[in-house]
Amino acid sequence: MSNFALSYPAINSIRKHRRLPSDVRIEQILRAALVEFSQHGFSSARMEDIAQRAELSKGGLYAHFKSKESIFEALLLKRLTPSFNNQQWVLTGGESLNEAIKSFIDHLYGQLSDPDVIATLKLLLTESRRIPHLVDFWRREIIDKYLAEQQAILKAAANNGHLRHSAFLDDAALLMAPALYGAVWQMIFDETTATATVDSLRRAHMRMLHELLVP
Amino acid sequence: MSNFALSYPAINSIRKHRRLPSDVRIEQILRAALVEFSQHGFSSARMEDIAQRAELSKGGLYAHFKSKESIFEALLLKRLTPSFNNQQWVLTGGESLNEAIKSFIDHLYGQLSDPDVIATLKLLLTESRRIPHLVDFWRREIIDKYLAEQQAILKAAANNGHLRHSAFLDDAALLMAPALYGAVWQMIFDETTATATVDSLRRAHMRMLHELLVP
Amino acid sequence: MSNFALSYPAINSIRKHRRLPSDVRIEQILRAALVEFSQHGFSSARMEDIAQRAELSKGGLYAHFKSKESIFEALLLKRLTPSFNNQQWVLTGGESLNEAIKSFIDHLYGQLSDPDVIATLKLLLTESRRIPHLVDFWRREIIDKYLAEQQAILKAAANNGHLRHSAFLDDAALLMAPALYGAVWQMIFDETTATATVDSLRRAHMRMLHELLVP
Amino acid sequence: MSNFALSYPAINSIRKHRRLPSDVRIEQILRAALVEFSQHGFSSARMEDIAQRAELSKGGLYAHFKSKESIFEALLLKRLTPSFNNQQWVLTGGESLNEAIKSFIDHLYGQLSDPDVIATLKLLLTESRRIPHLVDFWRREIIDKYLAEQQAILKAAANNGHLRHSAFLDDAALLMAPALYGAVWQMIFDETTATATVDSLRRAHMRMLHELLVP
DNA sequence: AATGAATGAGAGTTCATTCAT
DNA sequence: TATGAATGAACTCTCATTCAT
Repeated sequence: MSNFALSYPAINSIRKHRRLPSDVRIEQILRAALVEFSQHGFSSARMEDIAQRAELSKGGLYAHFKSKESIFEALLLKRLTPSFNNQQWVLTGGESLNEAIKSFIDHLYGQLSDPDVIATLKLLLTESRRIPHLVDFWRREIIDKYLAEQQAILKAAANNGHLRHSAFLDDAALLMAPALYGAVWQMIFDETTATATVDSLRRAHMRMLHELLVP
Repeated sequence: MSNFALSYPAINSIRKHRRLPSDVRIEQILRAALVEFSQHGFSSARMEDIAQRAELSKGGLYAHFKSKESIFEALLLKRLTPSFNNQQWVLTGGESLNEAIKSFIDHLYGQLSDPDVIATLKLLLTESRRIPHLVDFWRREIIDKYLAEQQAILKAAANNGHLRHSAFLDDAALLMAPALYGAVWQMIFDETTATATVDSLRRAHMRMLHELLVP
Repeated sequence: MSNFALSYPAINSIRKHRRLPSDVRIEQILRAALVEFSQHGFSSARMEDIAQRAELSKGGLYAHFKSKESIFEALLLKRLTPSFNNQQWVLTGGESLNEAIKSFIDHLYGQLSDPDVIATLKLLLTESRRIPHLVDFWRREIIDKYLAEQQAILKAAANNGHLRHSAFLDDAALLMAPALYGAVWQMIFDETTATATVDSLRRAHMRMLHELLVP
Repeated sequence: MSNFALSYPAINSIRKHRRLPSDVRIEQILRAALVEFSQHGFSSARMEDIAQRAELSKGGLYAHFKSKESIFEALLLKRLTPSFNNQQWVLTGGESLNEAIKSFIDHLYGQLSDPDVIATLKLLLTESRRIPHLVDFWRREIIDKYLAEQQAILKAAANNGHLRHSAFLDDAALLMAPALYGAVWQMIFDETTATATVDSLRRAHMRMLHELLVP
């Protein structure tokens, strides 16, 4: 079981008390929590399982979080706050529209293929009632601002004649709707099925943007 | 709750043994279950609450279903099987494209405003792991067939010159993606917020279809 | 199941209300109860199963017995009262000791091979606490009297020189102890195992009686 | 119930979390389980009562056993495995037959007066269906071996002329049958009644062994 | 900071019994 | 009499949380 032969200070291998820096533990716990919560939902997820996945004992969780609920909040706070604004789709004068569309699609579907993003989105759907303040914050500060920004960029570009005055200018959500469709598919279906759907969608999505955006 | 105004013999309201035909009770139970399951998720939903909502004792549920799980399955079996194919969007030669688009959008967003549809969809997202056989059936027999049918209709119409050869011909899911976006919004946000988003989306969605479909 | 094919009015086969004379029903129920009780014990036996075995509905039982307990009592009352005294081992002057011993053993082990007797005995062991009055009655009126009678017969025969003054004269229970041993084996072990033990026991038992009884 | 007189530090009696080493608790639980199971049978015994008797909360049981069934199995495994072979009746050349018989009877009826042995035996009768593997093991490894050993000893002694070639040589079970009869009586009847029967039986039993064994 | 035995408040389920039909 | 839907109490088991170590 333990490999005494290899590790010199053999005592270390035995002790169960593995004391870690708090922030490292918290990171471990939240990672574990994301998996368990998104796999089973908030109330079906068991502290026992989260603990095990974080390589900790059940009681040990309570040294870092005061309750299951507080783990959940910390998790969504972390994952909802700094995500989408990493890099956005910006039309600069220099690059061609084709390249811009491609980079947008790449970015969008790149997010989609990140299991953590899907998992977070699923939690949001399932458990949004549990964290209304966070959901509200997320919508106002992240989503709405992102969409408004997108819309402004699109309108400016359209006014400059770089792209057509299309329906996308009315509601930038249209731009991303197919990608969300793909995300939903990934939540519901197994990987093979979902991947096929997403691939087809991605190609059609790109073609649609071309049709609607080229001036 | 009890409607004294309608039912004359008030004595009925008092007696505890309210015996109902099995199929009526089953209907009641499933109606109650849809509300409770979609509101709290499978495992947080309590048999006690389902029973109360179905005006029954907790134990009484077990005269009709052998377990919580079996209620869940019966519910999704019922709601997944005969739903979407009620009436679909068909382009007949006679009607104009404008009217066809309008009727499609009306139908799509009409479904969206039905809380039962949203509730079912939410359950599907949340708990699909619980009923893989049903989910599989639903995708193959309902969704895929519907999409294929749509695509065939669109292609025929395009070949006849009634509409443009657009990206929609590549993947009919594009047609409905914005509506699903709206559905997801309804699952996450409160009614006021969601309604505003959906309304905006609906108008932009219709305009988008026009732009992409008129020949 | 029912053999209506033979009786003319075929409509009878359909109706569920099969009204039977009360005593026949009671007989059916007690027969079913003996099986279920001795197989699962009093509290694990289910009214549902007793009813089914008696070809009756659960509620129907209550037309004949007011409770589970009362079925149990009726069952043991019936089976404890008139049983053992059917025919006993009596040494008449005419028959030889060998024949008497053989007939005794045959009778004893004949009872043992009756599953109903084993079942009743098992119930007695398991659930005697539930029916102290019956158990008491059974011991005083059936068992003690039978043993006393046996002892009297043995003593008389010994005094007449027909058999030896053995330990059996001190306690007639010794006579039957090996058979009870066999009965216990039948309660605990499967049929094959028990039968082998009982057969061996029976032969040794008979030989023992010869050794101890022949003058 | 609580023994203030004996345990000095009364504070111990108050605190709720009385943490014990796992093996001690398991011992306590099994002791409690034997009482409850043999008193009420497996299915009538309540986890609540077992817990209370083991001075533990209901849920606490599940830290040590995963189910009621597993407590039952552990109990019978423990009680069936190492019991009978403590000390057996061995005829050595040195001691007289009278002394050997006396020590055998003492040992046999000594076991009989141990309530735990009676309780286990009762459980075996009542619930043997629940643990066929254990019952099978017990018969093959404990009972059959013990009987075979007894028989071998008897035969050797008979060949040496130390005792008579009696029916006991055919089946050593005959030796113990009256004691089992006594055990059965203790299961069925109240203590006073049973004790009287057992005492009588014991004397007759000893006399019977003398009659059959002295060469 | 960490463990895991222990608690206690439910949860789902079973089932003897009742009662409208 | 008979049925089976319905009740309600009791049961086993689960699990977030606490606490002695």
